[in-house]
Amino acid sequence: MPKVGMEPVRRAALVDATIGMIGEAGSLDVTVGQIAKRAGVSTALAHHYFGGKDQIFLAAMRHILSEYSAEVRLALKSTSAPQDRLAALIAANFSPTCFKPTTVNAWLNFYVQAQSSEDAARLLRIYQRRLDSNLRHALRAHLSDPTPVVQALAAMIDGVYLRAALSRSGLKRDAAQQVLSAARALIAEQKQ
Amino acid sequence: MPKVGMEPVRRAALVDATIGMIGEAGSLDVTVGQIAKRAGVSTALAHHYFGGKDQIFLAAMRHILSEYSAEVRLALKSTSAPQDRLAALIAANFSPTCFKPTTVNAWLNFYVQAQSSEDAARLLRIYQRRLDSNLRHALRAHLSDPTPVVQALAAMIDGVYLRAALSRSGLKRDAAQQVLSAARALIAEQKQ
Amino acid sequence: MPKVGMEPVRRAALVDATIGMIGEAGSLDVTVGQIAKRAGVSTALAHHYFGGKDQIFLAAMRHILSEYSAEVRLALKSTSAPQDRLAALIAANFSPTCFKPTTVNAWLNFYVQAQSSEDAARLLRIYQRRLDSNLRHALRAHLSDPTPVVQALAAMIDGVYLRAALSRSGLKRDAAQQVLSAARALIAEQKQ
Amino acid sequence: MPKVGMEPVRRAALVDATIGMIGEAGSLDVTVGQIAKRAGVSTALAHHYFGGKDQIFLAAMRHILSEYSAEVRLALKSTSAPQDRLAALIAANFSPTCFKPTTVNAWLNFYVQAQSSEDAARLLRIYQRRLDSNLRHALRAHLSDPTPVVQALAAMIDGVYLRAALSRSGLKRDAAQQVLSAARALIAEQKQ
DNA sequence: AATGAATGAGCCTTCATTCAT
DNA sequence: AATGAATGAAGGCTCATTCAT
Repeated sequence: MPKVGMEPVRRAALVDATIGMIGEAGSLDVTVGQIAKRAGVSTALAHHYFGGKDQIFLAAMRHILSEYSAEVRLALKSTSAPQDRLAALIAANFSPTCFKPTTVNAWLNFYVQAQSSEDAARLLRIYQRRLDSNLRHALRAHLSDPTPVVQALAAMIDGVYLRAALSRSGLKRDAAQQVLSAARALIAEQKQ
Repeated sequence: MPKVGMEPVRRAALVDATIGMIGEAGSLDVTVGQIAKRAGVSTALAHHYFGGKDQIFLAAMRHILSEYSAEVRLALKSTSAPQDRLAALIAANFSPTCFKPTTVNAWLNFYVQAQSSEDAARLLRIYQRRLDSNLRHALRAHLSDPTPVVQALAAMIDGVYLRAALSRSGLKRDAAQQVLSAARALIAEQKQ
Repeated sequence: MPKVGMEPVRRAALVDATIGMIGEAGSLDVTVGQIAKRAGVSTALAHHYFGGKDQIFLAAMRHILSEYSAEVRLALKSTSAPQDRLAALIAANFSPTCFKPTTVNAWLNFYVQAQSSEDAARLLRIYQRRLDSNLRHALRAHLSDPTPVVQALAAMIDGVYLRAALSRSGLKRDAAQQVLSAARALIAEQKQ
Repeated sequence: MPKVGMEPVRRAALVDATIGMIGEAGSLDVTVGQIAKRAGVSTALAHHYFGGKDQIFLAAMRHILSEYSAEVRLALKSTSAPQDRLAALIAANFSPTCFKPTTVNAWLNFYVQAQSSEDAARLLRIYQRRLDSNLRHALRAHLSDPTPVVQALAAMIDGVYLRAALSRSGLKRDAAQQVLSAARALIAEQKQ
């Protein structure tokens, strides 16, 4: 018995199911059928709402990205002192929300999808630019020319994610600390 | 026109074709048929020599890994002064051989495969451990407790790879320089 | 032009097609494609409803077995006098329904499949036990210890089927008569 | 290092391997590769000597048939009294040589193959005619018109084989006894 | 709003068979 | 005498996608 106003509910359920499924499977080799079943709907409905498999994936990516953005925005907003921004930013990047194994896993898979899907690549570039710009902004409080440190830190953050995806177990809670102290070292050196 | 002693030739051709194909496609969604055609043989032969698709992929991974190892070993062997080791190691990690777009791409895909294949995960862990141990060894010339720097650098190297895979264009020739100067900063800071 | 409630229709069509196909081909070397085409559906649908080739075969076996059972049950039910039961049972075993060349052929092939499929073997054992028990029951009207006659008759019935499968032509209409008179001879001898 | 005069050796090895393989697998779904490996030769050689898979099967059938014939001939030759012939014939049919599980199994499979291969059917008909004729000959010592008994006994013998193939376990040593006493009953009845 | 029904296309894999050596 | 090399053809199975209801 279909009810009205179900569309947003179904969409959300499907996006959640997609991320969860990718996380569990560890790859994008996930069928629309699996996703639909996990969301409790038929495959036909999944197609009806999203148009196709690729678009389901994109919607999932957008969801992850927007969650990430919200987390970062929140962290920066609640930070008054400019010199605390860097710590807050790094902490946000490793917040439990973003660092869930299943999410990290999906993230990694989207990196792969970006190799063959321009849409996916665009989304990832948005994320990267945003991270760079956030880092740059946070580093301005410490350095006049933050560029090299920005690049080093951005790479490090992504690298930690990558390693986290592989060593399913750890997900080291102290990842943020490590990156932060590396950041401080880079800043100190650059200052001289 | 069958000739004897073709097995190693075919195996190599198939491994090459696999890496190339994955690199071009940007994903593991590559069919045995495509690989075989690129190698100039039938799909049946590919199965005959490797036993199945997964094993073809594993063989390709092993090949990349062994090429990488050779590159690093060579770099370290031809370095006499201990304090030069770090620079040599980093340079080797970004040598053209390892940093070929197609190779980086395949590499990234293997990270994904490692999520669902224990064999692939094992190979990647070997690589990671080797990188860590090489870094540790190279850093001993500069630091008494290299652990935190090792982890930061390893993450950075992987992160640079990740970003390189995404921005197909650049593959920045100066990646090695960037990592090296970050390494120096971390060492300097740690020394104090 | 999909309609709802087609599942039982398709299942039946596929089972029929399977039996017919096996009968015509004379072996289990029948492809799902052939079966599906004969049933007027796609191979995908066949897999969708049955799960796989083996299960299609099993369903066909079950169908044959249940048709056989129905035939026998009907024959026994419409027989009032206990001493007529044997004749009715033997007649049912050679009724046109059970003795269709194509059915006999499929039957024989299932015997072969039973060598390698425990599921098939189980079904055949059910049939054998049922035949034995029916014979035993029918013979009680004539003998106090029917066991040896049961075994002889069961073997004979199966043997006649086997020969019928080979000599495609005959299928001797008088098979029932022959078995029945042999049965009488065995009974007479046993009585003494 | 090829040696001369190997042909008969290889042929025999291949025929043996075929029968054994069919017996173990319980079906004709046996690959030339399996047979060849079991015989210790290459698949190419199997084709070289026999021309193709079907002919390998036929050769195996012929081998079984000739073993069976030899067994029967021997049994009859060493029987002087005409009235003992029937017992000897039945005993021969259930001799260990013919009643090996693996042989019975292969036999059953050949019945199936006969449905689609005229060559196989011809061989089986030869066996059947020979069995009929042997029975008829043996029964002449007891009956003037042996036809109905011949048919009943032939069916019974085949039926016992069939059941033996199914119940891998027993292969009842007393099968011969059962058939023999049934035969006596049929003879006695017919005489009256 | 939602789904059961259905399929075409494609992939992995197997195998009998051939051929040059 | 014997085999390694190689393949074409085919089969089982999966899956994204469509359509009528």
